[in-house]
Amino acid sequence: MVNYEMVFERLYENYGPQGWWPANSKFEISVGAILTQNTMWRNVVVSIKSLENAGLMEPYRMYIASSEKLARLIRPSGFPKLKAGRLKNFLSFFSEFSFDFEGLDRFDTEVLSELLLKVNGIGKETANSMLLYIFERPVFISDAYSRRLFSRIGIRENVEVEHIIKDPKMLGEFHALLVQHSKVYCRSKPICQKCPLLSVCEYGAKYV
DNA sequence: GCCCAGGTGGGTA
DNA sequence: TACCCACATGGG
Repeated sequence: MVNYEMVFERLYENYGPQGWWPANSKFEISVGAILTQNTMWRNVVVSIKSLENAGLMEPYRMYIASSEKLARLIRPSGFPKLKAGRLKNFLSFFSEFSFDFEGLDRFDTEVLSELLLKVNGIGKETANSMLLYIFERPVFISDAYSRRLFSRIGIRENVEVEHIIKDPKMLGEFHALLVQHSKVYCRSKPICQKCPLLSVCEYGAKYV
């Protein structure tokens, strides 16, 4: 029977530690989490550099910057007007906590999650990314990749991943590994003999 | 030219 | 609840 731990181990052995989330600060993680919505990370990096160069990778500076200016700077990562608005929404929320992540850290995970989800433009995946990579809370980031992969390799048990893998460090690696693996294998490709998950497939999945 | 990317929110049935 | 769609740019 395939389980989450087996998948984690196989991926970790194959790809090694991923070192997510790549960022120079907690604030940069939150910005990246919003910018990467439905967007390739490569393009997000360009936007982040632009913000950095413009001196806006700092909460208050970004808070007082115009939406037009933000949109121009983040253009490479797509949906510029939309995401400029979302960044502003987040900053407006963040300002209520004096732009202080420590202040937010006193809330328990459930409450913090609800607070984040109230921000327009922060949905479940973005909120979970922040909870896991900024606040180091034990949450699993479910996304299109993980859902597809788990269903393909036959994990159907209705148990939350974080009930099995409880260490935020490992949950962070797990999500990163799933994304990494998907970049390599999760396309409509014919079966690949080198797929590290081949041996844990429960049934004859053609690819994972 | 076509499809997809580390989603989200709003609308309709 | 379950789909549909807009949002936009860049790369394969």
